[in-house]
Order: sequence, then structure tokens, then C-alpha cells
Amino acid sequence: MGLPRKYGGLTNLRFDDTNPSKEETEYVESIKTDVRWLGFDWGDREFYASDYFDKLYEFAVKLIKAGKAYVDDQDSETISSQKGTPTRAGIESPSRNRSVEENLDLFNRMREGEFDEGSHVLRAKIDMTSPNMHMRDPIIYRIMKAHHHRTGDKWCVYPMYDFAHGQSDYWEGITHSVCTLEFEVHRPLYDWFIEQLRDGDYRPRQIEFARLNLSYTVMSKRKLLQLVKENYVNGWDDPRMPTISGLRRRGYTPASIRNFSDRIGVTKVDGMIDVALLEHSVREDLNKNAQRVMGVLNPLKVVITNYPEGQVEELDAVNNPENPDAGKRKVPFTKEIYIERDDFMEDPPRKFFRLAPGREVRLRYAYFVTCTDVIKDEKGEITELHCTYDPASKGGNSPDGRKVKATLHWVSATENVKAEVRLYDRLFNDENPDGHKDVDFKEFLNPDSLKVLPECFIEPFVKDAKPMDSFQFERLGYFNLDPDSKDDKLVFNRTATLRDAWSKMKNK
RNA sequence: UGACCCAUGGUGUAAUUGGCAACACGUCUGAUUUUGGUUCAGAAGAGUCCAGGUUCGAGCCCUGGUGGGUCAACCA
Repeated sequence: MGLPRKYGGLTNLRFDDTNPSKEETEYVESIKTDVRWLGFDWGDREFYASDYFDKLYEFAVKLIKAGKAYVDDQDSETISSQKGTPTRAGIESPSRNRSVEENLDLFNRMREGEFDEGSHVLRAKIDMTSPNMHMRDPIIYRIMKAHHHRTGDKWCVYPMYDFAHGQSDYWEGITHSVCTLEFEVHRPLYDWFIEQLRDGDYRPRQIEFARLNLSYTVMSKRKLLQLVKENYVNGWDDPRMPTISGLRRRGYTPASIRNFSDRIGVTKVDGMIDVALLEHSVREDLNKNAQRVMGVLNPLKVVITNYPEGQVEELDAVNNPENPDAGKRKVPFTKEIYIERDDFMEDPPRKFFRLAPGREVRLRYAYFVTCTDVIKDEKGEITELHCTYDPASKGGNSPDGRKVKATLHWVSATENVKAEVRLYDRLFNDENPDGHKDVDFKEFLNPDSLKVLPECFIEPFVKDAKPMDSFQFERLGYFNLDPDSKDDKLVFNRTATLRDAWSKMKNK
């Protein structure tokens, strides 16, 4: 879709629904939804290979009449064994030299439903000694007594993909038929059919490019289907899935995915793209556009001892420091608040700038506070902190010009909204950087790929959020309101983390 | 022991079709910052898989290797 947008052309959306047992309306609809969501429009150019079943049948008859196709009545194992191997030529089927009349009769009877599935196939007569396996008399029609999602029960013979693809391109007037690398060896066959079909100079060309491989990510449809079927994830749109619907649910924006695609380009190198590039693309977009909001995921209560009991102050907070048009909002401040547990250390290491006993920090948009007491339970665990605030530092600046090294996000302990936050991580652990490689992925599943934090505190602002709205919880990362959220239970998915210099330093 | 395709900093892509190898991500400095985010400034990092050849000149053309990918479904 991006190529014609760049070079000035059009894209047809076509479903190669040649196999009735594999096609489901559900998939067709999801693909259309996803492509539309990405911001592409195919106008009225929506096609199905099944639109051409009549023409394909006629073309097959034409090939038979030209002596270039024949009906084979051997079973599939025999046909397969006669194909040879990539290094050894195949041998010709005894059916290969049937008369045109007999072939026409048999093919017609196949269509009439006279034969059982698997008993007869139509094959193109090309070359059983070709070094290219796909040219060794490939099967072009098979009997399938199955209901088709669009043509119903009209047919019981269906064309193979290879027999439909190029011809469909031809009839639609396609110039560049772009597909993935594994079809490279099919191209001679694609061209062979076009040569039999075409009348004039025009012919479509198949051009292959590398499919996307993402590090640490399984992209194989077969494996993704297994993840869904065996309930390792909650469906195709589980936020951990590398599907378009998964990314959407997770909070990725269409623009970020388009930018990512532009950055990786279209080439034939079968490489491995670093997920960091995908993540950079979302951050870039979200940072510019996401609403900032304060949220505390892992709360630690702070009592501001010299703050009046029962007082609620409405403080000004900017919605996006990079975009003044995003406006401001009011955040309620009270005597008891929550801060992030990670933002306090009783014994801070040298480079830890945040709150510690006796240290003064800024509460974002609020006041400077100093930690005076650390309250613990019998087990020695910190249950709350006592702080004093400097009333003169309202808004976050002290009139005497003194500086603090850190600014903390916080949420009022009484004026807030409770939410569930889901932290999604990679589905696979660090030992499986090549997620696409053919290994048993179950051994590499990451048990922490989903962490549910049932009781998080977010500032009241998010009450007005709509599903899919993106937020940046200050310093915690990007989140979006899950589409399945109900008013009585807000659920946020983490879209991406922020680059975190502190955690990097901790690991050193 | 075949055919087809591919090969450029750590990663992904460029290089006006033969003219000083560029950009993005990542990494590392420094500045700014009411997010250890963002932004800004700068740095390191490849001589283009190897060996020949053609040419005034080769990442690009030719030959031969090496490495990787794909192909033996009545799947797409």
C-alpha cells in the first residue's frame, strides 16, 4: 500500500481465496479492518480470486485443448514420488499423454462431481526434468467438495494459488505484483501461465521482497495460530501479538507503524529488524501526541505532616510540554498522596537523585517536600513516609531559587481514580533473539509477558478517557486505555516504556 | 550435491545506474529541562563477504569462490 502511495499508483486488495477449506469470512473482515485502520483506502478495488473461477476454468480448458494440461488419476503419493527431488529429475506420469478429448471429458466430469476428492487432478504439462520443482507438471485444479465462503456450492473443483495468482493479476491489469521472497521460485511458473494467457504486449510482473522478521518476535502465521489456539495469548489481538490488531490494542498508532515501515524499506535481504526500531517509532509519535497524566503503579503513601487536614488544592498541570495547544488541566493535591515505591530509597546509592530520608525533591506541579520520617511495620517493610512541604514552593518553584535534583510524579490518596494496569512484555525471553527460527518456541516463552497490577492510582483526569486514548504516565511509559475497559474498571495497557537512564545505570 | 535469490558500520536502508560510501535506529559524550523523558550539539563505529578481471576510476560491470536464504503441500 505504501509503494503506490510513493510512486503514484493504486493498490488492489485481493483475497486469493482458492482453497475453500482455509478461507473464513472472519479473516477477510479482519484484514480489511486492519488495512483501513492503518490509513489505506483501496476504493472499489476489492477483489477475490473466486471472482475469476469461471474464467480460470475456461483458461484451464483452453490449456487442455492446446495439449498443455492433462488429468492425472494417480493418488497424491504417487504423483509426489514421481516429482523427484531438487537434485534428481522427476518422471512422467502415465496419464501425461492422454488425448485432448479424454482430458476434456475427465475434467468436465471432475467439475460435475463425478469423482471423489483426491482421485483426479488437473496438471499443467511443462517439464518433469526441470531443475525448478514448481515446473514439474504442477497441479492446477483439485477436487474439493467443500462450501466456499463466496461461491457457495457452485464448484467442487478449485484452482491452486499458482494457477490463479498471475491470471488474476493479468485480468486486473496489475503492473507490479509484489509478494514475499518465498515465491521467488514460483515466478517461472507465474510467467509460464501468463505466456499462455496473454494477448498483446502487456504482462504483469511478480516482484519479491523480504518479509518482516523482528528480533525476539515470532512472526510465523503457523506459530501465531498455535499461540492463539493453545491459549498462550488471548486471541489474535492480544496486545503481545505482533499482529496489526495486537499492536492496535496495545496502543500503537497507525502513523507509527507506517513510519516504521518506511524506515525499514522494501528490499530482498532476508534480515532481522531490531524491535528497538519499532519501539522508537511509537515513542516518537506518542511523545508528540500523548496526553501526559500522573499515575502511580506501585504506591507508597506519603503524609505531608504540615499540610492542612481536609484541604484540596487544584493545581495547574500542562497536558503536553511539547505542545502548548494541548492545554492545561487541574490536579487535586491533598495531605495524603501516593508516590511510586521506586522513587524512594532508604539507603540511596550515590547516583540516586530521588526521595530519601532528609532529602528534598519536587512533586511535579505541586511543592517541594522533604522526607522526615520512614514508617515501617513489624516486618520492617516501609508502609508510609512522612514529609513536610514548603508552602512557598507552590507550583514547583522555590522563591529563594534553591534547586532539587528530582521531580516526582504523584497522585492524591483520596482524589484519584483506581485502575488496572497491564504491563505487557515480550512473549519470548532473551535466549530467543531469532524468534522466526524454526525452534520449539514453547521453551522460550517469557512467564512475565503479562503482569497485571490490579490497584493503581491515576489522577482523576483519566475519567474522561475514551478507549484507545494514549497517555504518558510521567516517567513510567506510554499507556492506552484498553478497548474492553468498562467505566467501573479502567484498564490500561502499557504501549511502550520510556528510555530509562536510571535503570540502565542500576544495571551497571 | 541441482535451481533460484541475497551479501554495504552493531541493526535497517541509501549511494543521481561507473565518480570523495550517506541516512535512520542503537551506542557514547556534553548542554537544556518541573519527566533520569523530550529537545539540541557532538563523537566513535564500515572502506562495501573473499580472490581475480575490465576501467583513468568499481559498492555498482565480468569471472570464480565463500556465507546465508528459498524450493520436493491436491496450502497460500
